[in-house]
Amino acid sequence: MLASSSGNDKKAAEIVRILTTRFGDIPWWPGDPDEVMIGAILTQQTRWENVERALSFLKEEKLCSLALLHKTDPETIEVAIRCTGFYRVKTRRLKALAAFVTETCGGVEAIQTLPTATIRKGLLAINGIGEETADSILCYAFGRESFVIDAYTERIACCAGITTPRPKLKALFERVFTKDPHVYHQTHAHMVEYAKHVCTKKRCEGCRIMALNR
DNA sequence: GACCAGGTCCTTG
DNA sequence: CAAGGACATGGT
Repeated sequence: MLASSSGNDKKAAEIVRILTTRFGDIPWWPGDPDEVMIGAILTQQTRWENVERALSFLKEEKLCSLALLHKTDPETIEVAIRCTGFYRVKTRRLKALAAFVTETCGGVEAIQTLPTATIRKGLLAINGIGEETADSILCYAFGRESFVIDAYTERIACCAGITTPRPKLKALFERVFTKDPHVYHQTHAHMVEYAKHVCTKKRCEGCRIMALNR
């Protein structure tokens, strides 16, 4: 039990090393905290290109901030984000997030003074924000050391022979990371790139990531 | 036309 | 708890 856990740690560390060598530093999830938070909701089960279009519409309408969305009627938001699909539920979720940040926390500046665990708990209490969305916000909007586990991360881990269930994957990777937000940002970015361009099949058919040493 | 996309919640057995 | 369905548009 202890031995296999340590084996997974070594595999995880090796994945990070292999991907870093392969991709180096790549630009990933740009934008101010407001834009990242909005994008985190919009990207749920949705291609990023469609999210970018919706973000453009929101910017054109001068609505690309939670404080503004908080005061905007749902129908206006629905029109702007329609191209990301699930636009009714996503509008509801954006509204809930906007209320939490602006009212409960006192604004985007204020929420960033809170401890990571406090923010995470608050986000997860919002209907429509699960682990991935919460961690995306912590990692990419606020620069916190909170690793994002998504369908791609899970696939890569599977390809490497790590069968740890999703809830424990986060802790597993965070255990082997050096304490640096940059590592958290880039590792997730690398995994998405690798999954999109190399390990493209939903079912792991043996991309042999661990054989890609050097 | 079928199938999938950087999820999450709700309902059933 | 596992499995199945709903939410919806857009690209391949």
